[in-house]
Amino acid sequence: MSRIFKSYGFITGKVEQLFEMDFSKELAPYNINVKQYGVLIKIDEKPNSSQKDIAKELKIDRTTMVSIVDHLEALEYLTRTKNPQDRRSYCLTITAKGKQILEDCWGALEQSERKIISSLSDQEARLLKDLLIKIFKNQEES
Amino acid sequence: MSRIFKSYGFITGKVEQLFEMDFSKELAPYNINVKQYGVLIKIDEKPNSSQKDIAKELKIDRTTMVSIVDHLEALEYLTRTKNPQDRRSYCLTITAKGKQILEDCWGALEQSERKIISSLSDQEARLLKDLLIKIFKNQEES
DNA sequence: TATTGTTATACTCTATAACTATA
DNA sequence: TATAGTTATAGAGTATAACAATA
Repeated sequence: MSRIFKSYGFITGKVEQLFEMDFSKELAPYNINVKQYGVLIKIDEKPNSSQKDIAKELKIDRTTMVSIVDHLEALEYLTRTKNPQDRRSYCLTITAKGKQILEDCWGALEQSERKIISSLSDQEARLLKDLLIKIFKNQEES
Repeated sequence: MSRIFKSYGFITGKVEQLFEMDFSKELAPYNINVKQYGVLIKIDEKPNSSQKDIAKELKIDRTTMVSIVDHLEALEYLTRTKNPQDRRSYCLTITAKGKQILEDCWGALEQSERKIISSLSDQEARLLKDLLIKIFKNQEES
């Protein structure tokens, strides 16, 4: 067996590619990519966040954030309103249209992921996610 | 808990980022990135492969392959020699210097990955890798 | 006519630095 | 003086199309 499969990094990258490629196709009709969808999720969960708040949480550069929010605003998936408490920043809010897209895409995401992990039992799938979350949470702490 | 962590794709991407970022730092002194290191591994395992062979296996575009091999050749990590059986293609071969770098970096990779997965038990780590390989192998077949 | 490798080119993604408006 | 957001710009990384050499 190739060394490629002895490395956690390489195999994780390959599997990530599978998820990313399939879900990207699902998102294409909505004119957004996976990163932009991630931002939409966060804005839905934390309404009135600023661009900086979202950028920090998702580890996106604040200049990159501008074009992402521009794009989602142009599609009318979110609105920018000046924060009255601090007029330097915006309050980002998801629109009804954005909320609809969010839910539609979530269904597509679940379907896409079920397809990718179809070779795993329910127990194995749950275990996989738990292990990945354990790794991620561990480094968030440190 | 955020929807981000309910998605296999997002959490796999986050963990992949951890592996990638850490190993990239280890590779920097050798002047190569993770993708280029992957190519070096393949050339070591299948000497005399053509650029197309490697490109196909690692799902890299053949035009992208040119610059990767240019780079590794400039560093004297591999050699290009015309294939006598088919002079359109090259036989790619790792050099002694390339082999040395390969092994040095492999040690660095193992150390880097042990650090990232330090919150898992040996059994959990083995299980994680098995599950990821199972997903990848499954789609390779289809 | 098809294939391997190459080049030119363009497009996306991202990051750095300098700017503006607000604090 | 510092911060949120913006713009201009440049650097990766990647993909498409046209080309040369060889089959």
